[in-house]
Order: sequence, then structure tokens, then C-alpha cells
Amino acid sequence: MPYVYKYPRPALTADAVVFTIVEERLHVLLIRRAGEPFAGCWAVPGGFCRENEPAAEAVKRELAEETGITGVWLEQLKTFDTPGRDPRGWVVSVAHVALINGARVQLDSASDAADARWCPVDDLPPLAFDHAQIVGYALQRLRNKLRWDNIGSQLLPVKFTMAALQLVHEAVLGCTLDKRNFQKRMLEGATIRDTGTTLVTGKRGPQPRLFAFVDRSREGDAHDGDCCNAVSEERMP
Amino acid sequence: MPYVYKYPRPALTADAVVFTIVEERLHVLLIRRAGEPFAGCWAVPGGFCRENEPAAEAVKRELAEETGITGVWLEQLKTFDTPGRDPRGWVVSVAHVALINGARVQLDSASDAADARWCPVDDLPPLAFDHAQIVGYALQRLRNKLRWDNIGSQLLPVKFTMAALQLVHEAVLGCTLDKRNFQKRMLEGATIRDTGTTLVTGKRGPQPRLFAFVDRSREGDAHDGDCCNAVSEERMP
DNA sequence: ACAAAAGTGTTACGCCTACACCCATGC
DNA sequence: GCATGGGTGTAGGCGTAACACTTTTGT
Repeated sequence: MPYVYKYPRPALTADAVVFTIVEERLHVLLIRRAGEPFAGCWAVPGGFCRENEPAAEAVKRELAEETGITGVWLEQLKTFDTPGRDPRGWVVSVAHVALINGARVQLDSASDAADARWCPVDDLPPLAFDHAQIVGYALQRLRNKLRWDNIGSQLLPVKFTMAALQLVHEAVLGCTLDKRNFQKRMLEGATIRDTGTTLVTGKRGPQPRLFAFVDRSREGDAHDGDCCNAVSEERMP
Repeated sequence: MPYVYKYPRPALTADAVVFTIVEERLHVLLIRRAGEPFAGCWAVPGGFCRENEPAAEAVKRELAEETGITGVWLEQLKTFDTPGRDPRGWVVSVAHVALINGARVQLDSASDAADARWCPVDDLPPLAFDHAQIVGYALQRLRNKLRWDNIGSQLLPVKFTMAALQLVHEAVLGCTLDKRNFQKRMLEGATIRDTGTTLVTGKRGPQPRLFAFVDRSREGDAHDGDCCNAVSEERMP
């Protein structure tokens, strides 16, 4: 079943840099490659697009296949097409950024624990292809985006404490923030709602209030409209 | 000379939304399509990538072929892969934003004036494919980027008056700015240098001073590093 | 009672915005 | 000398960042 074209065409892959928070630190999902090239090497999840399959769909499919993870938030990052980036030849990759909340972090048991792993962003192993570059770019984007969008909604369960939200921001930005200023900024603009419930910690201290995002589009598809995207990519003020 | 692959592959195109300033207004370069599909329809310049040719290179090549324009500043915008966006089948386009200064705006005489044209961004004709969407996205990116990067360096000659720079910003943003605040912002940070020369206007009034960008990378290649890009794509603060 | 974590307001500084007059040159 | 456009400084408001104490609850 060969595919014949009049002109040369690239193979199209879709990759995802999947972030989550584990133990208050920002982690990236890595897959150990089974086959060549780079067999045994760590890489971000991804794979070839099927015919007429949008890259974002391919990413979701591959994520589900490789790790059992579904329902992630996804946004296109950048397309990587440097010649030689894949030893197999002309392979162009549409890279994505994905976020997943801690509750869903459990990897599919089908994927042997040795083959998929959450890795702290500040302690990455050598990566296959140009994936180190892709992860670096994704991290920049994530940090920039955090300043404007309420990204946290994708990294937390539906209800969360203000302290948890702050920890997410601190994990992403890699710095500490002032509690009062943070809360002030989060509550202005009404993107966050007080649920009226509190968390029973079982620890000593008061029971913290639980908040929820007012919820524009949790789950699933990317909503374009940043720029700074490379706006997209934009800059660090 | 057919090309045979084991799995289906998309055709890869590279398109460019080329901006410039004409008569103090922001314009986009449009090409009238000669062949099908969308024959006779206006579109942004672009074309198919050759084997192992990076999309950015393909854009430059196509620009030179179709309009004679060379040496533009270029940045990857976003990859468009919605099924059905091209009636010829599975065609994925890596869209770019390009900027060109007014002095080079002259279109190649080889390209009949009827086939290439600068069109004001606020008065675009119907465009082929999903190019209207691409232009809209590019415009967003450009406006966001202007707030941080000194994009003006690509839209002006080497030496320019402060008033000219302000006109560029006003044309891109579509609003008027305060003369003194603008000059203050431009001069702080030392991205602009006073050349010590003045422009002999031939008009009445004092001779305005000429400035120049201190010049990080005029000409040619995109320098990544925004994100908001899709920050890039980023947002409008 | 004591330790740990949650909740809450005020102040100071810096940045950005608004705003008007004088000067140089050509006609 | 008059009209046109260039050049320059200040004051006020807004937003942001710095900062400490009180309350709750479990041990």
C-alpha cells in the first residue's frame, strides 16, 4: 500500500510537551523510545499524523495510546523543520504544549512504568531529536502565558485552595510570590469564584476556602488568540 | 518522477503575511493567483516547500520569485492544518509574518502590477483558502509584538526621524500616540541611537534629527524567543 | 498552650499618562 | 512675520510590590 505523489512530501509528526505539577514542582512527560532512531532514549510523546488528521488531534491520539492520558488542554507551540533534525529524512514536527492537572497524572498501567515518566523540568535527561530545544521553547511559552491567562485551571482539580494555586504559579515561574498580592490579583477580574466550601485538611490550622475557575472552556481544545504566542512566542517583561 | 512513501504524507506549503507601511498606513502584500484552485483570487504569497527545505527558506524563495522582494525579516507564525483548508487535499501550511521597510516596497517589474499589490489591512478583498484567518492572526501577533520588540527597525530605513517611527507605530496599532511619551519610551533602553545627523526636509520648520537602531540583527532570519507568540501567540494587555 | 497554616489592609514607590509652550526654518 | 513642524518637562493617578499580625485548629 504505497503512497505516490508527484512532488516530494515531508513526513508530518505532532509532538507534545506535557506539563504537570508533581510535589510542587513542574514536571514534563517523557517517553522512552522503543524503536529506532534514538532507541532507549527519552523523548516527548508524539508520532506521525494520519492522513488529513490535524496535528492537535494526532497529539491527543498519541498521548492516549502511549500513556492513557486524555482530555488535556492543548495549544500549538511551533513547527520544527530544521533539516537533519530526524535521521530518517524529511520529518517536520508540529510541537504543542499541553497541561494536565495533578489528579490525572497517573500513567496508564499498560505503559510500563519504565517507558513513561514525569521528569522535573530543571533536571531533564538528554533527549532524542531536537526535543531539548522544543521543551525549552515550551517552558518559555508557559511562563509567559502564565502572566496573562489563567493557566492554573488546567493544572489543578476543579476545586482548589488559594495556596495550591499559588504553588502552581511558583512552580511554573520558579520563584516565590507574596501571598496577599497573589490572592488580590487572582480575585480581581472574577476569573475565580469562591465555592463557599472549605477543605478539611486533617492538619492543624484553619480550614482553607476552596475556589473554582469561573470556567471558560476547561478541557480539550486549544483556544487560539494569544500571540504573544510566539506574541507567540512573546517576551519576558 | 513520482515520489513513493510507505505512509501518507501531507503537501507542505509556506506562506507569508508581509507587512509594510505605505502612506502612513499598514499594508499587506497580496498576490493574484494564476492557477487553480482559487484562480484569479487574491492570496498571501507562498508555495510548496522543496525537499528538506525549511519553511522559512521556502517563504524567502517564493517571495523573491513572485515579487522580487528579498532580505525581509521573518518569523514563524503558526501552522494551519484544518482539514479541507485546501481543496487539493492534505495540504499543511506553515504561516509566517514578514516585515519590509518602505524603501524596498517596490514590486518587481517582472510581476505585472495586476498580480501583486499592497493592500491596506483594514480594507482587504476576499482571500483564497484560509488566508483571511491567517492575516488576522498575523495582525494580532504584529500588534502584540510591537509593544515589546522594536519591530520598527524592519519597517524603516536605517536612519529615520522620530516622527517616522511614531507613524509606524500608529499605523500598526491603529491609534494615535503622545509625541513626548513615545520619544521617551523609545530612547530609554538604548535600542535607538541618535546619529547626530539631521534630515534636510526642504519643508519649513526645523530639521528633525535622524536616529538609527543600535542594531541587533537587521535583515534576514527570524530570531525566536517570544512565545506569547501564540503568547504567540499572546494576548492584548 | 503551642505550633502550623490561613486570612486580611495599608503604605510607598515607580511607571505611565496627560498636557502646553518655545524654537527653528521656509515661504 | 507667519505658518508649519520639531523639540522638550512636569504633575497627577494608577497599579504594583513590600510588609506583620491575628485567627483557627490539631496536637
